[in-house]
Amino acid sequence: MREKWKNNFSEWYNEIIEKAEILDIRYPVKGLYVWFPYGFKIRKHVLNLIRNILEEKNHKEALFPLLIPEQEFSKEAKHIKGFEDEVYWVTHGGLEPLNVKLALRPTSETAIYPMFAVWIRSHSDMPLKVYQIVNTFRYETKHTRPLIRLREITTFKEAHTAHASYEDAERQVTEATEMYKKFFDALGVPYSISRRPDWDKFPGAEYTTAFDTIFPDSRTLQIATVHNLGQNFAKTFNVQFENRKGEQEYVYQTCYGISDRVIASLLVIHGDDRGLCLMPEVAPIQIVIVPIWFKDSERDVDREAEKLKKELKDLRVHIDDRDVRPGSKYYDWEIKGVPLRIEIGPKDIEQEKITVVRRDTCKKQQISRGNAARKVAEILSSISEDLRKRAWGEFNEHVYFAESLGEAKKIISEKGGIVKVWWCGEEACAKEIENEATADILGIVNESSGGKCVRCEKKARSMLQLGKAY
RNA sequence: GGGGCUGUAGGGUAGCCUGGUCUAUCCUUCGGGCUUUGGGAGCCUGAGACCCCGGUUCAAAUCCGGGCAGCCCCA
Repeated sequence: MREKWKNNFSEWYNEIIEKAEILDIRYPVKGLYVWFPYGFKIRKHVLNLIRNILEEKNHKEALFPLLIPEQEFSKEAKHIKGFEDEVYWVTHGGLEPLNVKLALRPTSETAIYPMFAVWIRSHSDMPLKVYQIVNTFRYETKHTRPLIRLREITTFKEAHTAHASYEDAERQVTEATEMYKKFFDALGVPYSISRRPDWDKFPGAEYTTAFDTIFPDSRTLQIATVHNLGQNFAKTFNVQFENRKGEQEYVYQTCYGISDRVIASLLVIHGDDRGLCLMPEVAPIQIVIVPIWFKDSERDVDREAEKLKKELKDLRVHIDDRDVRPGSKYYDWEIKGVPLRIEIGPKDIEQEKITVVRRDTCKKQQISRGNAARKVAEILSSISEDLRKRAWGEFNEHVYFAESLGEAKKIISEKGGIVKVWWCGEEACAKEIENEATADILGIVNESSGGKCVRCEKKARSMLQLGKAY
């Protein structure tokens, strides 16, 4: 059931992205893809989910321009340094060279914060919490991949906040982390949270926290980041406020974002050899009804299907009335991951039942027609729950602890996943560990009961999480 | 960053090495028709392709150069 999904993941992924009509990968520019309507619907439901979570915590949606003038973009030295290799520049208007080059945002700090400087006057303007859902551009030179490594990120959900104190910004980081947990939990996507090492944090940030998940090929994928920006950007963009004492002070900022990768992860995590298995929460079609026609009973079957659809009006139901054989429809909807299929044929009608097939287990059962609506809703929620449970189970099986560097290396090469090792806190040791284990450092987690650094054997202060990252 | 490989209908391919009956193969897909429908039915009929630019040649899908796009391996 999950042989190809696991053992031939790359092939599975490319095939499913296209066959399930998520993205059309034939667009003739490297790293840019087209959203099919079906995939776009999934995207829409995911966006609704994150919108609701953000709005619940008083974030206001706004929209900032795609183009950023070079002066603004270049103000923050570390920031520009972090992105200089991967920025697209608009250099001409028609045939005229532009006086000021315009960057296609690789991220929006430098578009947003000059406006924050205008908007914020006093402590009563804060906390200021805005977000936007936009496309961003990065000139990726190597291996682009649909939804995973893109030149145009089409769905960057970025939030930016400003606060009157460092403590308040810290609280915001916690709130952001909690919101993202809730979001990924709703999607049944498991994650591990850790702090990025200092030398590898978001350019311009005080520190960065990252969410990582594990793919079927045992590689890890970073799916969200939360940054505490301190006053770094505030100083650069002169974002000041009058504090309670009547003095001018720089604001304290945070920002956090989730890219298209969340879609990739939710498609991948729950998939199997037959295709997708969508969480009912985000499935464009939650239930597909396949009428089973025989010569004399077509009318009855169609009438019954329509009637059932009306009863299920709170759910997203589709009747597949195409003139092809039922088996062929089953395959189609399994690839597309519709969580529940209902078959209605003459036998069902005769017995006052319907036949239902769960996508996650592919088990077929008959339920009574009478309380179908209630029963179907129950099955859908148990699908959500089971998918979530299975995903976390698999995730936890791929998180390891290694006593030594050698062991870490062995696990990374043989099993993949996430490997935790004790670490003294020295950058030199971390780099060496990364090299030796042939893995990437995903982040640092604090653990109280200290062991010894796997490299220098000094007392460890925390643990490194290692993995082969996408 | 370094190296290797590939590009033929919507998808997958044969042909390329050895240029010419290529009017380009087969499977799938798609349209029309008949028939059928509880796990990808069948038959008839039709549609659809040599990545782009340049070069060599009497002649290029085939050989050469460049561009674009994709895949794989190593760091």
